[in-house]
Amino acid sequence: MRITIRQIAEKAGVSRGTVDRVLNNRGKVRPEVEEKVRQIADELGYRPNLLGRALGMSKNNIKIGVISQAADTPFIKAALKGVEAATLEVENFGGSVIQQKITGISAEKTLKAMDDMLRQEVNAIAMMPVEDERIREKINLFSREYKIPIVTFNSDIEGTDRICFVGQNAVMCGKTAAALMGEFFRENGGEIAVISGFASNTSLSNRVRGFRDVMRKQFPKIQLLDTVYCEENDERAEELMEGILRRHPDLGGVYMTCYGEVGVCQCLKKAHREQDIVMVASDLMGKNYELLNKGFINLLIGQEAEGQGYEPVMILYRLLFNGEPPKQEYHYTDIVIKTKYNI
Amino acid sequence: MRITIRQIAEKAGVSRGTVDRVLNNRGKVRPEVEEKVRQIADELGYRPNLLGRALGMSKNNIKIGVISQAADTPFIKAALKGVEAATLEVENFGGSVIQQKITGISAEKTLKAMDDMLRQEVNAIAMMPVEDERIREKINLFSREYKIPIVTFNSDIEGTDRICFVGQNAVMCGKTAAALMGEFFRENGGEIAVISGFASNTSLSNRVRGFRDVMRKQFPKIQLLDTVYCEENDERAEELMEGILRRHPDLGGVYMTCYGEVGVCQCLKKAHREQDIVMVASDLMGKNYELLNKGFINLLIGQEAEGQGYEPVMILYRLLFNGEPPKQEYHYTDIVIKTKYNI
DNA sequence: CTGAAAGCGCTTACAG
DNA sequence: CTGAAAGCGCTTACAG
Repeated sequence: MRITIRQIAEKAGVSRGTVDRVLNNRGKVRPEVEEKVRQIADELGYRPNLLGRALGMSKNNIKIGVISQAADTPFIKAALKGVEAATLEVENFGGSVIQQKITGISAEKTLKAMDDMLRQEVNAIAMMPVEDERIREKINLFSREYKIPIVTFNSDIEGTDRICFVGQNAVMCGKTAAALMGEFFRENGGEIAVISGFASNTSLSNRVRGFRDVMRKQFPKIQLLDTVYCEENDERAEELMEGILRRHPDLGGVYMTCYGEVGVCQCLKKAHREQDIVMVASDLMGKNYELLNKGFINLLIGQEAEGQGYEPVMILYRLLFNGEPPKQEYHYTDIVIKTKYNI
Repeated sequence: MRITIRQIAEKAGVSRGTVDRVLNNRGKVRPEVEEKVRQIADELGYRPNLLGRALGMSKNNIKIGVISQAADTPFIKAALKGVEAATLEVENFGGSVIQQKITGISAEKTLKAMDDMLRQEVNAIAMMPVEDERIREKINLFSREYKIPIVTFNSDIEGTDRICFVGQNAVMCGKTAAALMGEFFRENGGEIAVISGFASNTSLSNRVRGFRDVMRKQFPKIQLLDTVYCEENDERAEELMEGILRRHPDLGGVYMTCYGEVGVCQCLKKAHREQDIVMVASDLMGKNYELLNKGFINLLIGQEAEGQGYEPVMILYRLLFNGEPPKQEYHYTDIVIKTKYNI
């Protein structure tokens, strides 16, 4: 059996309340007593029982708010499953989680959601921010004035007091893709197409940047075509791919940073090129697994979506419940590589 | 706030004890009362608070035994870290975990360890079995006679009543390695060496089998050399590699199923071949990360070691604590692919 | 078959 | 500054 505060209290000849005050730095204890209790706790190797603590605190009801953008898109939906998992855990420990799901991307709605969270007296907020000066100011207001700690997830916002960010390292995603694609063509070189979604999307352009960077430095024999943008739309992707094949009949591979892979595969199929063109696609969802299994996609570079929802909530809960600060400011989710054999 | 048994008890006009008896199927409740309580619980959407339950049960002290073989090898050491993590969690819930670490592989020691666990009155055992008829019999004796559920991890043993196995799917490890190595040489083909550890080790030979299988079917241009065995020894691996290079100066790649990569890299370095020979190695530990970063190893196929220790303990705990049976008989750990950019 | 009580390890007002 | 008591949600003997 592990040591309990009761045993420490008996050995120190004080009450359990006093031990609690010492061990949790609540003050109001005579220095000599404090010293003695601490020493006994050390000696006995005391480690608090989280269950007891959680149950004892469960009246307090730590309340965490979650604000998401584009809540109806596949990736965010998957991330929100992680939020649900964290919610169950937090509820078991007597806390609660409330959510505001925003459809599309909207600074106004986000500002409103934050006010709403304040009104509902949350103790902390996990949010997907929007790049907007008012959001920046409100995040700082919340964390400075109201002492509501904020964690950003999926996308980050610079110049704020948010305590940490949970999300992907998009540059490394691109580099990982390049390391593999590069090896495929290291001997003979070849032409590789790069298809992205929107030039304005930071995550996607960071993937492109990482990809180009490694290719240039590590695989000089490979020739990268100019990046084209399919707007995450399959029809557009198919058209773009047709154009590329027409201009570059010897194309060796395609790197897709985003959705649109179905359109690209459609085109490859029509041109009977699905066997010889190597395709590296992104994100582990939608039709991707099927296309991987059928051999259209050779490799998938993805990120663990659930973790992006789970971690922000748990980081805040551990902070509030245990006073445990986030381990690092940038909490990057794992970059996962899938072939059809390790799905 | 979530519904508690107290609220159900009040609404049903019975005591909390009775609600507990109904909801946990402890029997001894009049059918009408049982019916009523169940209905109210459903209606209110009752979900038990695990904290309360754990604290309430913490006198019982669920005790789980863990028996490991080859406990001083790097991979098992890493797996045992997972056991430690699970131990902390189980202890928080009022349970305990005791360990017997066996150095090397020994059926005799394992049998003794099992008897010892029985004497210490464990409620369940997670173990690395040894292929031996006496072990098989004792596992069946424990689970049938003493009702001690057993989970095997890392290696499995056929023909027993162990409730599930946690470990790698070695064949898929090999297939994953082949899918990648194959793409590297798909255009020009090439000669690939296969270096394994011991012919008698099932995991390793399954990796080889999966690798050869995919290569033969999917990449017929590639020529696989005969498998050689380095006995997981760097010096031996270096010698073997020297021999291979002498006989096959055009060698394109090496697949290593086990330790010995340091020896192989040593040889490649001396021969100034580290840049042009593609090396796919196994397991995420030891010097592997360093060799990956330096570019000696191009790709690492690994398995999450901690999970192999963590899961067996937690599966047993969830079984004993919640009556929650294992989700599947074969609980395979993820196969992880690492380049130097997604470490 | 059922209820009342004590207990798990901790926290939290409250009285002094 | 300190202690005694009540409470968190559940389980477990025990008495009837």
